[in-house]
Amino acid sequence: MADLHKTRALQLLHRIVLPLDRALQAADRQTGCSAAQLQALSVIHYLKADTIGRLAAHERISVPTASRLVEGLVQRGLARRVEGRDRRTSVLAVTEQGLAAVEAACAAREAVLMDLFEGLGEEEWRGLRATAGALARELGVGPEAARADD
Amino acid sequence: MADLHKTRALQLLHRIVLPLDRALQAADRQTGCSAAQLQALSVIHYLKADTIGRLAAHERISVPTASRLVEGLVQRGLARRVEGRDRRTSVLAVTEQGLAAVEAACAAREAVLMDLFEGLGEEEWRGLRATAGALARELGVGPEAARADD
DNA sequence: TCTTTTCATTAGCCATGCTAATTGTTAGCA
DNA sequence: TGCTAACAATTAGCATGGCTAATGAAAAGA
Repeated sequence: MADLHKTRALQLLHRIVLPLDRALQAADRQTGCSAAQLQALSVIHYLKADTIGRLAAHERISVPTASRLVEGLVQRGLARRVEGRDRRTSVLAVTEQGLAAVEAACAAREAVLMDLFEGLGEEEWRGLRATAGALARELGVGPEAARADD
Repeated sequence: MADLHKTRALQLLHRIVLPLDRALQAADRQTGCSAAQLQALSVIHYLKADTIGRLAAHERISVPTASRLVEGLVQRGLARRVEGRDRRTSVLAVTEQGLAAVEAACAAREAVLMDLFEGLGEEEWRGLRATAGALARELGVGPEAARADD
């Protein structure tokens, strides 16, 4: 496919991200679990990215950002630090409450999107699913990436 | 299409937004024009959302947030306030420099995505384009929404 | 043992969401 | 005319989440 066609697709895509993010933020405000926290919990739990460093690497964020993120999760009781052999690091684990928060946050986020995309047609829903799957794969995102990752 | 299929699509989609946003933020840091600013400039210019209130309404953000966003644009010389009849409002306009910034920011953002999605196949690129178009339409996003909007 | 490397935290910057309260202007009506 | 109500925007203040630079503390290696 010509690069021009790809560029056209990306022109559309990059403008979509901000409004989607804003809409999802609204959902997150209801559940009290932000996108970054939700994603961190998922990655810690499903992908066993159980140290600050691994979390930062997988999420492609800086170590200090990951550190602060986890600090927030621990304070909210969504994650806890387990001591390991190396006392420079602490192994992370998601709590029961954390798992419940992930469930709730995902449901709320999906509900917001469902409302937002009422106008999509049958064919477009199928396309969305296929495309979302492809992008998730490229980005290494989601619980199902557990097997394909690392 | 069954709701379950839609839910599956949305499960994938909502997890994609954060990593995409982070990747685009990196591009924005290079150009010095953030996603919110870029979008605001586009909307002011192409959609004639030329007051704080209209900008906030179209972007679905609060009026104070829009106000501060525009303040930043003006300070950077990307937009300016033109006095109108009603002295409670000022009409907004994008400067030459602002238009150039939009161009540069879009190019940088598209380049980042192009790298990110190297692994997509032909068919997936076609799907992405169609899907992105549909979502952009639903979200009322992009210059081409000018005719379909308001 | 002493130095270097590694992992994480702290401090501090900036942007962008929000709500509540304030300011300033216009419009409406007695 | 002049008071009041409605409206548009700003200011103030809170929270989150990116970043870099500097610091601490533990492990590894010479």
